[in-house]
Amino acid sequence: MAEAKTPRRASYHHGNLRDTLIDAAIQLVEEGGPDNVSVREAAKRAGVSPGAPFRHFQSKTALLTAVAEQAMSRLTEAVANALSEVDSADPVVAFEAIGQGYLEWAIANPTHFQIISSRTLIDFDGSDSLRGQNEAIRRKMIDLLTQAQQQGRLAANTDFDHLVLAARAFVYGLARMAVDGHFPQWHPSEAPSLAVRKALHLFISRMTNLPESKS
Amino acid sequence: MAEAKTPRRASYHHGNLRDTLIDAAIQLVEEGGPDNVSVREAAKRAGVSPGAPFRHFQSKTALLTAVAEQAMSRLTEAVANALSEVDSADPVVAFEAIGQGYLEWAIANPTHFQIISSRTLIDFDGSDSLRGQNEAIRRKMIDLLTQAQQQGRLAANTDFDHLVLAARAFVYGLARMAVDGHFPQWHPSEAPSLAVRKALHLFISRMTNLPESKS
DNA sequence: CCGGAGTTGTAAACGGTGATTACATAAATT
DNA sequence: AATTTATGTAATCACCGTTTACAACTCCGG
Repeated sequence: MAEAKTPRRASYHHGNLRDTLIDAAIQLVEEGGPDNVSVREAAKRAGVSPGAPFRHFQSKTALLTAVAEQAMSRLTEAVANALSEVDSADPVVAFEAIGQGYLEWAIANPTHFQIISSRTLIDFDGSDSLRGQNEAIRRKMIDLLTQAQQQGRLAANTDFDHLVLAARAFVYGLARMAVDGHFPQWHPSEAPSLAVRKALHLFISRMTNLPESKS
Repeated sequence: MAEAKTPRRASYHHGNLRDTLIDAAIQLVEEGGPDNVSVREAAKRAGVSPGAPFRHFQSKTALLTAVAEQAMSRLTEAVANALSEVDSADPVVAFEAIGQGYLEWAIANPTHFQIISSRTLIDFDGSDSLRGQNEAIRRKMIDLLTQAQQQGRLAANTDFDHLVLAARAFVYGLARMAVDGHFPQWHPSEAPSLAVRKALHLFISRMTNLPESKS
């Protein structure tokens, strides 16, 4: 029994340390939130010395940014799924679907959502992936609202840009309330996710008109 | 010149270390956000040894909670001022005023707002002051919406609780967007604070009806 | 197939952090 | 005045992100 401690790798080189570190960081995030992540602990779990991670990530921020990129991909996927599952030509219905998909994912993955939306833990502006995916979701949302406007579903005097801002703020606010723990005790009988769904519906129904009936 | 370094105090005891530490922490928050605060640096600025703060605060969290309590008082004051400056019996107008006061303060004091709304930096639930003031603002808001409802300013089929949730989420979302830096480049010509004001007005005008004309 | 060059790991260290402990001193109380 | 209590210091602990000098492996041109 010369080797009591499990040698996590046979050779001097790890082989796939970068991905292993990201996985370890993800695990740490899920265990105790963003604050629970330390480069040293991630290194330990990867079976590697404390300095090794810095061969693959310039800083802790860079590591967390990689975690954020993965999380953002899952968010994008969740939103795309929500959109594909609602087969309606109605842009307002589609808009509600992506809002709901977004919120559902945020509530189901609060710690990851915290990382994604942080501008101090990660280098958002420095990641083409993050900016791109974020922009893609935002553009999709604007597309749908534009369609709604063209179909006369918005009140005539509605300033479009401020409506977009309002919609973003509303969804973001609900997500952050849930994630930040601002949902103390809602009605005992109603789950927060249901309340969020209803609030979203209320918002959208007040911001839009009923579809024009076809002649 | 036996005393080159300015002795910040004449006696062994500081006299008012607790408040001095809070002030130092506030200064650090304003200089570089919540992450810029360290107990040691606060102690250094108070002219005291690194261990001294722990005679007055059980933990760093406790120190930041004290900072949050002060900040929350200023927020409450700002909201109260906004409310008093609008002398209208219309509950919807009053509601918009407190929303605006809240948002204005958050945008003007982003780092303090970050601390107030965090549940990891501070012990929100453990502070009667924080919970009380938060509850007071929320109750005031609910009061105004209740009045609005009694005056028939809400659509008949509006679920009241979800309207409250929607309003909270909307205002909180705008505040956090600003504070978290999710306001990249708005229209070059329109300041974010103005955009926020307009979005708030849009939200409220869609959620409420025009006042009933008398007779 | 060999030998240098580049890659990726280690070990050790630096300065910083929150927090605790044993001890010293000033203030308050009896 | 004596003693208890409050409040400071000094030293120390464990942890952190990051850097540096060095060692081991991989890979590629001769």
